[in-house]
Amino acid sequence: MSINNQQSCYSFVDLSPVINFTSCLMPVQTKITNFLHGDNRPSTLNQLPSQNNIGSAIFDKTEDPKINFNKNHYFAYNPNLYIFDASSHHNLYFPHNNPETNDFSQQDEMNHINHKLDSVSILVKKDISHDNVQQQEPFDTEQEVGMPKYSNICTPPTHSNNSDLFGMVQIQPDSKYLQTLTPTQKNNSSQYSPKSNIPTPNITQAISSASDKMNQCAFSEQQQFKQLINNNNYLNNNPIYSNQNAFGLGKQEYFQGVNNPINGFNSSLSNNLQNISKNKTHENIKEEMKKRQEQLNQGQSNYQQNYNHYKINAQSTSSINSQASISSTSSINDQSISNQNNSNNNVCLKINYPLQYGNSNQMHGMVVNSLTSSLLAGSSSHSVGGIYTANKLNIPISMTTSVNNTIVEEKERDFKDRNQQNSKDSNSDDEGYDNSNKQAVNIDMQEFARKVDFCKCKKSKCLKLYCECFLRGNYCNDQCICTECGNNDKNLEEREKAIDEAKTRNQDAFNLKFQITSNSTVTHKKGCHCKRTHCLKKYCECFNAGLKCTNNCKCEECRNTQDGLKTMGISGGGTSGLNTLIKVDEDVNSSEINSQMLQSIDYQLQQGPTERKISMCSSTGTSGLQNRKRTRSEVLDQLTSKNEIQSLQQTDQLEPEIRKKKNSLCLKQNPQNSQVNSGSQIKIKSSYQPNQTSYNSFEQNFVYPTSNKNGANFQSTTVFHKKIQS
DNA sequence: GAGTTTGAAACT
DNA sequence: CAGTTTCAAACTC
Repeated sequence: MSINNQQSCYSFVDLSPVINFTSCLMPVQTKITNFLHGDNRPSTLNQLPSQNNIGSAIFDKTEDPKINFNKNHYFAYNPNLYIFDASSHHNLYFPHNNPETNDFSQQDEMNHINHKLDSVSILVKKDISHDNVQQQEPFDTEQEVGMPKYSNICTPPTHSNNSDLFGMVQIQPDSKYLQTLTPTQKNNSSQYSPKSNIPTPNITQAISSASDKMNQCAFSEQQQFKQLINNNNYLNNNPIYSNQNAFGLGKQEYFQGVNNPINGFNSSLSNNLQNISKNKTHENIKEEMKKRQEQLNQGQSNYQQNYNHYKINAQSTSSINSQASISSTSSINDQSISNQNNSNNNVCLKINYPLQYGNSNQMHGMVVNSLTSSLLAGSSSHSVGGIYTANKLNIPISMTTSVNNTIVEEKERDFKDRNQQNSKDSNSDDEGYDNSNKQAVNIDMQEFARKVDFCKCKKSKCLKLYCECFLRGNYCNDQCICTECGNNDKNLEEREKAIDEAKTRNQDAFNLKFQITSNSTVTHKKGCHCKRTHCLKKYCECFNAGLKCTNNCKCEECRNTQDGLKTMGISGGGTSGLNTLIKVDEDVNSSEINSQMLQSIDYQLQQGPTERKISMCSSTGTSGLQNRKRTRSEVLDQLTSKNEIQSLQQTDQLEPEIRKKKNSLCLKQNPQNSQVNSGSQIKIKSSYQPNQTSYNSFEQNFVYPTSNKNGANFQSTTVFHKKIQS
């Protein structure tokens, strides 16, 4: 039972402008970025890539030793990614270079990447669409053993009514551009030749084309899904779904072997739980758990024997952890690389790269304003594009999660020297961003803060700081309806005097009241003194600026604090993106988070001064810790006292207690998820205009193996939903 | 649109 | 520095 994949929509797109966001290519990306924009940029590189001109970037390893990756600089194996040399059509990276063995060794990769790289291009495939009906997707031929092609293991979006899913573009190799290599060819990258001429990339056209095709086939595929489900009781037979929860437990248990179909479903966790619940004594519980553990071990053993070719580069699913982030962050630990040499069939490469991109205050997904927000150099993190925050200062609350002092200084200098920094902002696509090789964001705080249009002063003659025009250093203008205005060029003497007086009273009278702290957050310098409004009205200068009150404030009964808020952001693995403040209460669930996230995203999108055409989600990485629900066994383990369990049993409270604790979230280590997820993907939505679109659902998680042969990478994907507004 | 509330700025 | 007044915006009706 398989779906005809021939309907999949491929199109070829040059995504090199956004390779900066491809977390899958972390080291390569960094190399490229540094190469193109770094201090050691070779003189031969006379033209930087741009939205319309990527191919001209000369990228020749022979002239830049930095591009010679040493053995510790592998880039991640990624079956979805396909890089080729656009000028010579030499394929540089063959995810499936040998279909017979699926062998893709590190050396292969090295050979490829060391090959002359004139430009980087990526093939994208538009993913299938989904409607808002809970749907399950089929096994394909190879997945009849139980590996789903796709599995949605997350709660369905809460705002899915009347929405249609963004078509997602998934980077995948197109087989027609791939070739099977002979051993000779493998050993000599210069002999590579393309199967066919690769068309000139045109991202707009390609995405548009992919979108059209996608729409054409989506309905058909969905019909097939539904039919499949109806005919085959798909849900019940899918080991993934049998124990699914929103945190990937099903997946986890499956790969522990518990639900491995090799062992039969009798060993499934659910059955074990049923057995456990029927046996009320502590001893029986222990015994059952021991049995279960044995089964699990056996299943795991069987699994390893029979599925050795699967490298479970499982990615932790998007989750909400204690820091209220929606996403796992990329992190590489020792476990991540422990298996890298275990199998030739698995290319679980070590990524020797500082994947310390933050502190989990990230979530999947990123909104970029344009593909041209590309290739900003960043030493420790990816640059981000299209950051539009909800605070009125329009300052990215947290540009990256690994901002260092240098960057902060850059930002501060930016707004201090606002008049000296504006040349590159004329390009609307790059508005607000320094396009130089500095990472600093060229957010002109002062300029923005001076944006008020007019005043209505009656008694101050507009020569007191009461007048916002005056306060912001502006003359009053045509729109002002002030009385006896002295704040104009016909009253310079008195105005200067007023300015001096104001400065005498307060040296910083005309300076921006806000600052960027070392946390890369924006705060009010002096703080507010609100008494009655809990700092939740615009009377409060902090609140009015969209900022939280701080210790600098002397307000009373303040509710505008960080306590009730946690920073959340958008990221793919390693990427940093839109960070915003989301109110997070205790025991908040993902739906609520999503809802608030959505609102914020929606708002921020609306605030965006430019028309963004592309939304992009990237995901990768895995983390040792993730938040999931406790298992029953874990709950029982916590009830260590036999008396305690018996006591609960006698009052019929055991089951409720277990249910209660089982449903509570906790950080749990999922060992399988600790491996490096080397694969990744970029999801690119075809063009949209945020002015006409609001997002009524933000996050949905799909986890699916991106390769059904080897190096099966499980990916979680953030999916945007949009609501078409008529 | 009129009246009230608010907290920063101005003043004492 | 502390208390009071002024002020224009925020807010309410």
